[in-house]
Amino acid sequence: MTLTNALESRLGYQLRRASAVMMADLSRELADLDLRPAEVTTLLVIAENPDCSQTEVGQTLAIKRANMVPIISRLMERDLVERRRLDGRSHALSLTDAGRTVAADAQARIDRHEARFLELLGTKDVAMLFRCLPAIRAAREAEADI
Amino acid sequence: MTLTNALESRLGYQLRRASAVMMADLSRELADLDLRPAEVTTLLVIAENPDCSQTEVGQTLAIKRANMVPIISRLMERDLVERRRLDGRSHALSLTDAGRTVAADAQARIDRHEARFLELLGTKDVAMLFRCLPAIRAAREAEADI
DNA sequence: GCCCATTGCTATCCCCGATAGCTGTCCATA
DNA sequence: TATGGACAGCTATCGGGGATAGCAATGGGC
Repeated sequence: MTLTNALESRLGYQLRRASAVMMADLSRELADLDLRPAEVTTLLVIAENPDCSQTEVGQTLAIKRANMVPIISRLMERDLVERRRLDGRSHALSLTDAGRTVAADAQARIDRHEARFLELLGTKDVAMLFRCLPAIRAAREAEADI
Repeated sequence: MTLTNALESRLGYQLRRASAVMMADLSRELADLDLRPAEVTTLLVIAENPDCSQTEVGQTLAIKRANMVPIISRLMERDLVERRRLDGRSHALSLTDAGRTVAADAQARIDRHEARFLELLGTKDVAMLFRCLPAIRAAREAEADI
């Protein structure tokens, strides 16, 4: 690591590296739930929004419709999520009792995970991050559809 | 997008989403170079550090030795990078003339890409990001080896 | 009633990263 | 000086996440 690296002064690079570190930590924290991060976030969104549809979850989490399919399938196989036909096209998603239990567990794990990182930062910095990061995200609203 | 999403108040989630947006933008900007982001960053690190080794680049960019191999191979196939045997184990990497040209082009593209996002943020916010993001990254130094 | 948008889905691709384990080389030291 | 361990590069393979193209069935507006 004796090399110079001008990328260190690039926002995109820093975001990517920092995000990768947190993702790796999250994965470790979630490891023995046997759920991927994307499955957990899906579970939590459904927990918050009973009777939502698959595409709504996808829009919320920026996951394409096509990529939602295996996520929901796996959550249903595991009996964490169930769905009820709404009309010929859409389903209303909700958690099973087991799903609620796992969701609560996952929440606790995410809390611990987040706490580990938040304690490194001042409250002012944290506030700034929660202002800046969504601003960065919003930059793309004008172009992409997701 | 009418759903509530408690993940919005999670640092890891915000980092991931913001990073994804910037990566997508970068990919578009680099598209007609026909180089993946990982290849471009490798190219730039070699440009800055002539005669560095493959594992050094990997350590700098947090890319495992095994995953550096196809990156370097492709850069050499494209005649952007050349290497000279140092001893029986290691090579000294450097850019070809073509590599220098492409690296300069890539730099310009990254500059434009970065500028698009930096202009959304105040200089104070940017300074804070360049303080906080490395701090988040450093949180893992005690555990992982990379 | 018809056309178009929407929902869920299949199939397939790409990028990035991780792991395990191999070969050949070097270097320290016993 | 012989040897064991560290190191560089490499192979093979897996996993996670995301993208695209296109299909079938359905719903709703005109």
